[in-house]
Amino acid sequence: MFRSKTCGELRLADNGAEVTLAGWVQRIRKMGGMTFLDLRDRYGITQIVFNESDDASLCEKANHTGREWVLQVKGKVQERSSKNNQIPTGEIEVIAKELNILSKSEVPPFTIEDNSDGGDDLRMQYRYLDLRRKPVRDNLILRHKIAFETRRYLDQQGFLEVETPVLIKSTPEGARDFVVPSRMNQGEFYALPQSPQQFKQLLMVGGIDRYFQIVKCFRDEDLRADRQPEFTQIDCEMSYVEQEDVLQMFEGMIKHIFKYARGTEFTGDFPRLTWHECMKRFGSDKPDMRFGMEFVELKNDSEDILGGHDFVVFDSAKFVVSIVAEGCAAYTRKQLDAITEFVKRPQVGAKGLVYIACKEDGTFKSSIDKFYDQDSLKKIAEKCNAKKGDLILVLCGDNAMKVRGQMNVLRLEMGDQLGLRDKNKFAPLWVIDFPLFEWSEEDQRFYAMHHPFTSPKLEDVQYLDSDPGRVRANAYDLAMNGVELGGGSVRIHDSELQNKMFKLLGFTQEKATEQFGCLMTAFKYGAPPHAGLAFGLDRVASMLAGLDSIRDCIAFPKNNSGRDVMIDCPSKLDEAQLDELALKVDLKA
RNA sequence: GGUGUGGUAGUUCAGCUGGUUAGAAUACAUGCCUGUCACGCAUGGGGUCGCGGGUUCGAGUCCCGUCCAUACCGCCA
Repeated sequence: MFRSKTCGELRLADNGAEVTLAGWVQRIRKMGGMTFLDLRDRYGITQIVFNESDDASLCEKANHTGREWVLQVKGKVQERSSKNNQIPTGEIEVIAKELNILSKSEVPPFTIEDNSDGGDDLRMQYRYLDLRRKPVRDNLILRHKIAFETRRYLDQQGFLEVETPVLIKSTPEGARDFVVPSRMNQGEFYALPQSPQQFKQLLMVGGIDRYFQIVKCFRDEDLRADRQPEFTQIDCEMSYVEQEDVLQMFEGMIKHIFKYARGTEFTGDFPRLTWHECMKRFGSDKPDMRFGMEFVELKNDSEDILGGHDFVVFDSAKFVVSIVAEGCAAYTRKQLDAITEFVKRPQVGAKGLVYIACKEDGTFKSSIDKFYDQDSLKKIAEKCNAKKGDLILVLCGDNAMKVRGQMNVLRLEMGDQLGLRDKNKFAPLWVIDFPLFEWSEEDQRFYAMHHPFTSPKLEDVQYLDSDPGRVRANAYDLAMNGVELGGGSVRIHDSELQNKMFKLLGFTQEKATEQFGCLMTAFKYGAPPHAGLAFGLDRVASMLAGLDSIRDCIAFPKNNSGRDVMIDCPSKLDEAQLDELALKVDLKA
């Protein structure tokens, strides 16, 4: 045994004990005749003392070690004469009697401290050093707890964790697949799963009844702070259930995870909103419910309180929407200009921004004073429910969904500016009744909003042919703090309805058979009604840890260009490998 | 594919309208220091200013291109 104790467990009660510790050198403080050395491992930091008057050569040896050297120290636990209440082991220290150098270290490229001096780039390149830092380690510990509690809860509920294959069949629908060439079947390719969707439904047909899997999924799309090409899902499916059963089961799971992995308890049921209501009130299908600032429509198809003032911008717009930023009436011209610039950025795409400041003295100051007198502005303020001291922000345009999307970005920005997005506050929301189809302007056709196995609402089936855009799905998402943590649906288990769906989505019989033939065949042999959902484990973990990016709760993440800068991949294959796979690389110039 | 931001010591950054030998902090090395715990003090080493081109008497600074990083848009059934 290299050690008898870890660097995090010794306390005053151990006073006098002979111990052996092993770990990394965090820091050395030389005081002349004596040397303090902080020894670190996963569990904590323990101060080691070398005294010249006890053993001059041992002290000298310690003085010539350096940061990140791996040491084994034998010695005696002693109560400190001056204690450090900052760390759990701060009441004791170990008087060194023996020192073994297990491994030397070069000077690390960045300091291994809680507040490292290293930038992201460098930390990723030397991720194994970064992992020695407590903040990163704590994220991995939390992630472990989440995965562990997920398994504990689902096991208690009778779910079986079943592994599904990683080498599967490519389907052109949806996200781009990562593909793997087959050596034994030259010219043919496997795909890596975007999710185990078809397999989990086949498991239901197979009688597993309750399935889950903590599983890697792969999507060959561009990355974001919350999107990695390989990510982990908590993938679940249940038989003989309806939407309500699923929502309750997994609301229970999220509550269990928050309680046991973080100590956070939710009071009451998670609120629910239909997709339509979400879009109308927040302009998003994953609204941040930590704060209000709901949309107020000043002009739409049925209502217009803005007309008759010869203000061409509003008069020509089909849709005008506003939000109220509380207490912001005193914003300076500079601040208002900055907000205007913010919404005019191409990423947001608004043409401009109208503001109305509701001053403390009851008067109004706006960017449209030329067109609207005080009475008219008062009418607008009343419609918006704005109080004295508030600032009304208004966006307009022809496409209501587009303007709502822009207002959503502005709402989140104002929420940030006003400090309304507290990382220690969690506001869950079930978003239900998603539309079944999504119209693509580009392709002039409907696409499945979720996936083609999603079941329509029974009462909307009548519109499948006449008005597909009106059909709602038995699909649901769990949103929290403006993040989509997971989502799922009740599946179609009837082959006739499934065939109809494929037809509506523009699949020919052949195409549908080619891509989903296995599932369609399976449904001919007694498919139980089933439903499921999947959560993004990385997102759940980053939310519980209060992180902005999912990268920090992944041990070895990819960078923005999909590269692993530590092992330097992707990389080229040599000719022999390509030959074996019957592949030729043809880089277009 | 597009937009924004950034690239200067091992590291994090400053460097103004172009003008002496490119700075600070930290890290590192050496010395002093027996109760430190972000120890302190002193000394020292350390730079292809991402790369290529251009403008200029003169470029870290201005212009063009390019590469890298990052946030976002497109994309992500």
